[in-house]
Amino acid sequence: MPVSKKEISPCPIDAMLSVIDGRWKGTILWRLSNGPMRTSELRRSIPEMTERMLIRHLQELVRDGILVRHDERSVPPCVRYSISKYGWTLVPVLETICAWGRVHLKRVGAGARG
Amino acid sequence: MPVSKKEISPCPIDAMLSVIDGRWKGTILWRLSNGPMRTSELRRSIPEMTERMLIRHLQELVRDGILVRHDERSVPPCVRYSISKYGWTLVPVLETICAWGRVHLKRVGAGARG
DNA sequence: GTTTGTACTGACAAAAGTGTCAGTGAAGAG
DNA sequence: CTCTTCACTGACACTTTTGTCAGTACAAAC
Repeated sequence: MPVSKKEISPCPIDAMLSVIDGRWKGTILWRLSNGPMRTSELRRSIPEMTERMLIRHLQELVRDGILVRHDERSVPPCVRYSISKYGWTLVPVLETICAWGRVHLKRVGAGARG
Repeated sequence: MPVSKKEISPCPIDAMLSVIDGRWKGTILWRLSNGPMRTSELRRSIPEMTERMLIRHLQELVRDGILVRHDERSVPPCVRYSISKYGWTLVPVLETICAWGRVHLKRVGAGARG
């Protein structure tokens, strides 16, 4: 029976990964950890990412309670995203992940094994 | 330019996630953290997973230096997998991820938001 | 009055990941 | 002689994720 990882899995690791997994989510969170940003600012700060993907990931992160969307309800629209209180609990985890990733990149670069 | 996440990304978060990302890798690592196991033991311990996926994930984990493959070169074959010295550096990271995941599951279960 | 910028949506195509199925070779059980 | 076990491989279908493209409303700039 094919089971999508995105379904609510009872495995805590899967649950966590389903929140940050997505081609650009790590990067988005990284940018926002320096403070709130507008949609277009975020987009310009990650040029390789398309607007479509940005918005899809933002919506998922909002749905998961990690980000908050502030809409000024003005014309032209002005929307700002920031990390929620709950989202901040995720940041130290990302830092742990990042620290290991840095070591791994060095290792891969050095061509080590074992 | 479509860029696969599996390519060597200079982002440490992506680098780390590319190692543990895969439908069953977390579970496999979890099982092996209790000690080495044979291929068929692993397979039986995770019944929802197919043999094909097990082997594909094992090979990736070996390639990334996380697991070690011990082949008894006997007939019938007997292959054991264990977490490498390097792989053990990953385990505390997985524990951090797991801890957050547990909190998240509770939160999702409770239907909280914000 | 055409263009630019804002924050989106919908339809669709391409790519990546996962699952299904059949088959390998040699030994042991029945 | 057939069936099972072991650890795998290859071909292929299906699902999910990512990317592309066009289009929305409205205002200010030119």
